[in-house]
Amino acid sequence: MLTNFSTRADIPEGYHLGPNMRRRRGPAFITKTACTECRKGRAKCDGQQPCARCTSKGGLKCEYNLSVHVRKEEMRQEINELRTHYQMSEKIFELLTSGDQANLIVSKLQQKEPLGEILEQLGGHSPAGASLTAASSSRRRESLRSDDTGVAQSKTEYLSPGPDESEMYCFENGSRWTKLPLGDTVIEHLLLLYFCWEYPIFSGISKRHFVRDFNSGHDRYCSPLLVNAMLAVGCRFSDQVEARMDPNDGDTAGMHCYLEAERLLSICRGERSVTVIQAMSLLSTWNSSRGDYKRARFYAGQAIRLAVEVGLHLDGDVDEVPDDVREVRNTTFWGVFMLDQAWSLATGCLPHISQEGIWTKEPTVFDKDELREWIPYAGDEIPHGLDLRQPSNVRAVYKSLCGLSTIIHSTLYVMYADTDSLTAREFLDQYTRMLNWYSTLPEVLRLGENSTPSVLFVHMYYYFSIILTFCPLANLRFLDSKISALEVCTDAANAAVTLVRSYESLHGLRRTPCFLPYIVFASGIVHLGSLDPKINPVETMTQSAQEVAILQLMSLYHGSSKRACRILLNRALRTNSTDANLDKDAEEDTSSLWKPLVMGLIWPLADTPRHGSISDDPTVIRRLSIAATYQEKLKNNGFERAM
DNA sequence: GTTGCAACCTAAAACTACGT
DNA sequence: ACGTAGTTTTAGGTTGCAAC
Repeated sequence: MLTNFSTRADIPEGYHLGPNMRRRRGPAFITKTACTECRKGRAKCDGQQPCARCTSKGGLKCEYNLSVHVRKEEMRQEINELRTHYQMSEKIFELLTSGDQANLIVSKLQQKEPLGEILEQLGGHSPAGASLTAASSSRRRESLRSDDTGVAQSKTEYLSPGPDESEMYCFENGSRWTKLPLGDTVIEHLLLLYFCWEYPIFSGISKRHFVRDFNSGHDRYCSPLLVNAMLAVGCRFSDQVEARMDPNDGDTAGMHCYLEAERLLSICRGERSVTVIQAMSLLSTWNSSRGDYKRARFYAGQAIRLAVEVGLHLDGDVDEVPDDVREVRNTTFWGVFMLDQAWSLATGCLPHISQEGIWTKEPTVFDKDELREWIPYAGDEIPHGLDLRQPSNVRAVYKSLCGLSTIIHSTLYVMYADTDSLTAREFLDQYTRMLNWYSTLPEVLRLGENSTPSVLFVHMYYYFSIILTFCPLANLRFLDSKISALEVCTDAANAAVTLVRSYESLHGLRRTPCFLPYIVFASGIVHLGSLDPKINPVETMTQSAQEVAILQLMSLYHGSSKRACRILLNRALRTNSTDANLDKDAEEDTSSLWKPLVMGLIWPLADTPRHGSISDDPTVIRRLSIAATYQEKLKNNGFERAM
């Protein structure tokens, strides 16, 4: 091998000799990519453009092909694109063979519409995604490998590949994310509960990003703080003893995880990351389930403030932000935005985002989450008799709640920015927007089409927002409209309770979204306030008994429900007995949280209150004085007193 | 100029040491 | 026993020396 080097001294720099005097090349001599001509002649190429060899050969065409590593990367991308395309094709075939909208699909295929768009227009029917087993998933991969047609597919509108379908339901090595002595199985159980029953509502979490980082151990979209907060919420849905801090006390469900999350939050004070914001919204959710609405409101407020400080509300206009990052930031912002509107609505306060606030566009990405099936998960419990598997439609739910929250946002400004200048016209315009929103709900969210907890929640939350919007005006009439605020409230309360009953018959009341007790409570208050017990004692009791019964059932798992139940009973007793033993704490609860209800129904805007004597209440005095002073103004603004 | 094959590169899989 | 991080091995590829 040393034929060209007669002595060791002849060996040029960069070469070294192996143990048996074989020539070895130093790394400096290897050109990373040789040109096509040098490759053809297996000759040394210096990597220049043109290279010395091509020049010396009289100007050969010196070209460089992509290196194998670049080509590998391209191939990986192509595999992912093919995989996505394959799954979508399968879904289309499934829909075609089921006969469901077959003609429509064929006509769209003939028009050469991309598969992704067709599926989106069809409302994101689920592929067999959720029920995919690891084996079938690997079979899919195998069949992809063996399919060597090499047909380049057009790019879909999906973002970069997330976890596989089966992996979206798999949470591995969870114990690395928490110091609590919970096993991986328990952690997975709690996370599955969270994602099944609470996740689509106000969460602000991009599941696929979270799952990917959770399983791979990366801390970009997952963190111990976020996981512990999520576990705390998951515990509210679990009956396992590990879910409780005190195994004998159901009220302590998730308390250990919550305390751990608060400890981690105190350590990372000042950290401004998406996971901190997401964790705060979960801590708010946990507190709302528990009934500590002051803390719930506090964390919701902290989350939206931090989101604005970090600039999550501005990402829609920043082109250089990668799609993945933008998606997570958008989702997070809208999650905390929705949460803030919910609490502002309940408490009758202005939201934390300014009236003309410019914020990021609603997420428009067609995400595979939409296609996944929703399967009721309850751990070891024997599943409900009905087969409730159906498309999750989480993105449709999310987008619809975003839309409704935007309307609520502007409605809150109309109502509370300057109460003196509230006009009937402005108010009814907002109401019209709400009605339009409801009438243009996507097909897949219509009642009867889909009955997942989150879809039912969309409807219930709509009626809740109607109640909370109209309640403050329950004592007024609109001069130029036949609409009665009290009637609208009562109808909305009836509809909300009917929906809760449907929820109960489909899913039971063991696992309900943490905000549900608040909706039931608002309906109960409306029923109590809208009926005069002296005139309709039986009807009053019957109506309110419905809400009390629902709240009692939920009170085993939601502390908020227990409190709400107490307040309703307290008010029901008051309306039916002059010497009822009143619960002062309950009264305080109502007046501090439920300002809109207090303003309109509980303490009516009349000189003599309808329900008992509470004229010494400072709220009433203030309202009465406002009423007297602004009687004329009311008329100018399009209202009149209803009583 | 052609071409066998050693040298080399990179990614992924398998292995190993170590801490809990 | 288990998970993690670092190391080694393996597989699949390219480069380019040197014999022909």
